[in-house]
Amino acid sequence: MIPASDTADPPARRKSDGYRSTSRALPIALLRAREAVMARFRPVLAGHAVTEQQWRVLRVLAESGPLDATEIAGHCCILMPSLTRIVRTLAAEGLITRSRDTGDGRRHLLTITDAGLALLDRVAPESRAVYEDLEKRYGTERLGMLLDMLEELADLGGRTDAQDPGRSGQSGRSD
Amino acid sequence: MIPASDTADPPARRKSDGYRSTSRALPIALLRAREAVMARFRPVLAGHAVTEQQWRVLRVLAESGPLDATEIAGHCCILMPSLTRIVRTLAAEGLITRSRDTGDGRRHLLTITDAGLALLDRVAPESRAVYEDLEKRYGTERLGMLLDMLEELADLGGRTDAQDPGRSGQSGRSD
DNA sequence: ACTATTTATTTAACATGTTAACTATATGGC
DNA sequence: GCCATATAGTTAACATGTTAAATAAATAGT
Repeated sequence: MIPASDTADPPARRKSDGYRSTSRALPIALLRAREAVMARFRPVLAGHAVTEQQWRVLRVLAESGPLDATEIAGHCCILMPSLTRIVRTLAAEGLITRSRDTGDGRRHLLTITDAGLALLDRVAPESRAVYEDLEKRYGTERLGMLLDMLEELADLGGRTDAQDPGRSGQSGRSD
Repeated sequence: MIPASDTADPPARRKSDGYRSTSRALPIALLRAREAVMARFRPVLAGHAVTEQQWRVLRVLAESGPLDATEIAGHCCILMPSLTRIVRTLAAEGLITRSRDTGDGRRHLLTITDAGLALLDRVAPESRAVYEDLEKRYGTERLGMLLDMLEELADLGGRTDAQDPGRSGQSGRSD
C-alpha cells in the first residue's frame, strides 16, 4: 500500500503533499508560539488563582473602562455563554460589577472594581518579570516588530469580501 | 464596532496603569491574530466535519509519519487526555490507526490511513484558497517574515533557565 | 531476579467551551 | 399603539479541555 513516495527519504510519509510544513501553517504557528509564551505566564496567573480568561477580561476592563458584555467578548476572544459564567465568577469575587445600561435595558455594563485593579497591581511585578525575560531573549526590537505584525493580522479579520456574511468577529474555541 | 481605545482620553479608567495596552500584550495579540485567521479556516474545516484538533493531528501525522501519542500532543498543543479521545474518534472514523510499539509496549504508534490522507487532499483546495487570499491581503513577504518570527518565539519555549523544572513543552488550553 | 522508580497512556471528576434554543428589550413599519 | 423583526444576554445540552489518580510497561539499583 505504500507506493514508495516521491523525493528522497521522507520519514514514513505516504502521498498527499499538498500541504506546507505545519510550522509554516499560520494557525498552527500562532498556536505553538502562544503556547510557548503562555507556558511562562500560566504559573504566574495560577499563583494568584486567576484563569487566563478572567485575566483577559480584567485587563480589557482596566484598559477600556466599562464595557458591555458583547464588546468584552470581542476584545477577549471569548464566546458569550462562556463570558456569562466568567462574569458571574468575577462578580462573585468582587473583582467586577454589573449594572444595567440606562437607556438600553438589554445591555449590561461591566466595570472593574478597586479590588480588581488591586489584583492587577499585585500580579504586575511577576508578569513584568516574565515579559522582560522574554524580551531580553527574543530581542526588544524584534518583539516590537512581531507585535506590529500580529496587530495587522488581527485587523484583517473584518471579513474578506463576500464569503459568508454571518459570524464576523470573535469566537473563542478551546484548543 | 470597535470602541477605539488607546489614543487620546482614557474613557473611564481608574488607576493601575502598570500594564501595556492589551494589543501589545503578547499572549492576547497572539490569540487575537489566531482568531482572525481561524475565522476564515473554521468554516472550511466545519464543511468537512473536522474539528481544529483533529485537523492538527492529521496534518502532523501526514507530515511526520507514524508518531507516538506524546509526540503528537507536543506538536499539536493538545493535552494527553484530550488526545486520547481525539484519537479514539479519528480511529473510529478510519482516518488513523493505532498500533502498539514493538519493543516498547507502552507506546502507541499512530499512523494516518489512506482515508485520512484522502481527507487532507479533499480539504486542500479550499484551505489553499483561504491561505492565498490571506497572503495576498497581508503580503507574501511579510507573511514569511511573520512565520519566521513565530517559529523563533515557539523555540524559546524550552525553559528560561531555572524556574520549575517540571512541565516543559506542550499544554493545550481552551481559549 | 526483585523491588523501586520512571515513563506512556488511560480513566475519572470536574471546569470550560460551544451550539442552539430561549427570554427580554429595542427598533422599524403600518 | 401594535405587530414583526432584530439585538443583548442567559440558559440548556453536549463536547472538549484539564487536573489528578490509576494502570501498565519499561528501567535502575541492589
